[in-house]
Formats: sequence, C-alpha cells, structure tokens
Amino acid sequence: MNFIEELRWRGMLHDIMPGTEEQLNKQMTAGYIGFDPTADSLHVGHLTQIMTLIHFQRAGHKPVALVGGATGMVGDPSGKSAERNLLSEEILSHHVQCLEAQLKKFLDFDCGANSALMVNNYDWFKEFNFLDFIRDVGKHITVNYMMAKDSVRKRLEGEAGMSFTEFSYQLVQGYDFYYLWKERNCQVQMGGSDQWGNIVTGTELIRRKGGASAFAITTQLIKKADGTKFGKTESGAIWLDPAKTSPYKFYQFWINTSDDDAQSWIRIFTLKSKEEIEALEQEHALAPHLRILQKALANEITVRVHSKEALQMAIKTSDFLFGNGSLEFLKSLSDTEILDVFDGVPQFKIAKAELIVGIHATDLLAEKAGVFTSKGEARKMIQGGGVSINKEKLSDANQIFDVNQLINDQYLVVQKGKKNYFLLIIV
RNA sequence: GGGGGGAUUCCAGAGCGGUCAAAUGGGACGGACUGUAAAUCCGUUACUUCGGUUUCGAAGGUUCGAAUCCUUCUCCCCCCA
Repeated sequence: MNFIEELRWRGMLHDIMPGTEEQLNKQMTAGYIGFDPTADSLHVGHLTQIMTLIHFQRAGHKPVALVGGATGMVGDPSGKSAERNLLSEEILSHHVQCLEAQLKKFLDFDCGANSALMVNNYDWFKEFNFLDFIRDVGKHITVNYMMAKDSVRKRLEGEAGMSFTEFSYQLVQGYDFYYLWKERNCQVQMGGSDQWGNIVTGTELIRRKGGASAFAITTQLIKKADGTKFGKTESGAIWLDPAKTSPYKFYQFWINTSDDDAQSWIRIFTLKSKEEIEALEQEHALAPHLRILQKALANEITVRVHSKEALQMAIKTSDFLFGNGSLEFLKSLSDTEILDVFDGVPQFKIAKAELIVGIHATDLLAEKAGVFTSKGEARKMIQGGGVSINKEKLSDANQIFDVNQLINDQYLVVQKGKKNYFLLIIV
C-alpha cells in the first residue's frame, strides 16, 4: 500500500495537489512538515503530523521535520482571529530545542537513504536580510495573491486587523519550502488542512522562482464527535512532555475517548493494520464496556510518546484509582511507589503537629489542604456524599482525623467525587 | 467635541426602595445510573464558630431600610461630528 492510500483509508487525508501521488510512486521523495515553537512542548494536536511523517518514512520516503525558529518569530495568522504576541528570541530558541528533542523520538534518523532529517528554518533566515528577502522572494508573489488567502481575508474582514508581520508569514513559510526544495530536493510539504494556504504559497514560489513543480498534502483536522475541541481538557492541553502532562494523565486522556472518536482515532494515532483494527472493533462491539478500542489506542500511543515502563505505571495507577483500588494495595506500597502512583495528582503537605492533636475534616480539607476553597464548600460536599478519605466515604463533616488514620505513617488519600484524587503528605 | 446606553454573584441575564445572598438559563462540581462513556434524573454553586457576617463597577449621600433613589469618580458600548 502506498503512502496516499495509507492516509486515505485511515481517514487522514484532506487535500492533495494533483501529481503528488504520481511523484511519490515514481521515486523516493523527501517531504517535510513544519512545527512552530509556540510552546516548550508539542501536544497531542501535533500527533497527526507526527504520524503523517512516520507513515511517510514507512512508505519508503524521506521525512523532514522542520522546527520553525524563524516562522515562530513571525506568527502564523492561520486560524487566529487576532494578532499574536511575539516571543523573545531566548524563549524561542529554548522552545526549538525542546521540540527537536521530542521529534527525534518518533522518526528513524539512521536507516540509510530515507533517514529522517531535522532542520530549523532559523538557520537560513538569520542571515537573510530584509532587502534581499523582498527582492528575491517578495517580487515573485503578488499582494493580490496573498490577500486572497483565507487566513488573511478573514482578518481583513474582521475588526482585529493584521500587522504586516503576520501578513508576511506565508512568504516566510513559502520560502522555507523553496529553500528545502532547492537545497535538499524536498518536493512535498505536508501539514494540517489549515496550512493549505501557506503550503500553496510555497509551491507557487517554487513554480515562479524555481520553474518547477512541488507538491502538497494536507491532513484532516481532528474533530471530536461531540463538537468540542480535540486535545484540550479543563486543565489545559495534553502535552507530550511528561513534566507538563504526566504519562498517567496522558494515558487517561486516550482511555476516556468516546466510542465514536476511538474508532476514527485508532486509525490515525496507531500503526495497526486495517485487519487488526477491524478485529478490535468487532471485539469492542461484543463487549463495549471493556473499552477494547480505547485501551488499544491508549496503550500504543503512550508507548510511542513515553515508554513501555510509563505505560505499565499508568495502567497500574489507573487500576488503583478507578478499579479495585483498595487500601491494602496502597499500604503494600513503599513510599516511592506511592509517590509514583500519585504522580500528577495534587499534593499537599501538612504539619504532623496538626494531626497529633486531631483535626476536623473540614479544617483539614479546606484550611490545611487546598482540596476545597472554603469550609462551607467542604461541608456541603461531605453532606452530599462526595468526599472520601482513604477510600472511605465521609459521612460526618466534623469527623476528627489523627495520626492513626495515616497510611505508611505519613499519607492520607482524599477523593473528591470518584475521579479527583488528592494526596496529603504529613511531615 | 456633542448625544445616548450600560457596569449584578463563573458566564449570559432578570431585578428598579423592604418579602434579595438576589429569578431564569448555561457552565462547573457532587450524587444516582453506567463502561473511568453518552443520555437522563437529583443536589450544590459568597463566607460562617450555622447565631449571623460581607456582596450587586468605586467612593460618598438620602432613608427606619438601597442592587434598586441622589452626587462624584472609573471603565465599557453605540450614534453624530
């Protein structure tokens, strides 16, 4: 199966420039995707692009991951209704380093001819002066052409307006494509469907300035069946950096996908074959409560992004927190294991002296620990039957806690509702 | 520069002198149900030592009593130049 067919059956393909498939079938081709360093980590939204590059390489082509040290300085107006704030050079270069380290994990950089390549467009832009740029690049593209782009037109029609900086973005990205085409024989640019306009400016530049054709493929934007935005939770984005989103939370994100979404996402975010996926779907349909699809999805992505070990820990943690989590299990763990299980769970430190004299549940949860913002809230929640300590539901808001209730002589496990855990560490 | 309208609890939005901690809807959170799902139903959504206490852009004032009336200030929106 070729690359395009692969994307197509997985439901990833959005748009493709005529001639692209022929080029890919003809010979090994280099193709790139750009990642702008807007943060110090990639998030799950970037995974589609990462998977696209992985498929590209598996199909025998040469994937190029571009980190936008230069484009990040300008700011992509696509999909943005207002001008963005510029990031400083130091912050950007830090972001670039973080992204490069993350991207390295996903591709094979040492497999001969189609080894992956990592580039940073800052390398060819830092020496490019303004006059040269507007003469060598700007001359080939008309303002009329640039203004017709969706990303520009929407901003011109709106109230917010648009700076010259962001207006120029497509030229900067376009030149990237031209540069990679010329210097690295890179003939294809890929990206999310919102990037079509920017990519086409690149192929246009290659056509006019280089007199050759280049190709473009865009992928579907990931949508959730319920219409909410993919990759965001109440607590923010799901990052690939384990320091920003713990592997446990990352795993949970995928476990919690709806059945509808799981069906489409397992095609996009795993490398499982059509047969494997269809078998899983049948299995899932027979016993939907086992959530076979979600587990298969979560397992594979967690291993790809983090590691086998991280997955094991995430599963163990999930089993405890949601499944047959018993106090005995927790008591059987060492201090470090407990801290591992509760990694990523809010933790509060409390002075042992408070426990020695004994403390009311409401004082403990609202004043000493930030589980609740006020004692009234704590009291109401306890009366509503929504609070457990050490896996036991609290029935009385005035219940006294002392050192006898501690696990391993220093922990109390608090649950608000079923899902929200807090670890109180008594020191 | 001139004229008009507005600022209410997480959001939207009622209230226009006492019965207002403030309708209603949304969101959030909790409970039941469940698959750590969806839908549904129920509850909570200023603080409290449960006696009360502090809220309705800010500061003053009128009144027995103000989110509601008056004055000043701050901020927002609209219209005309």
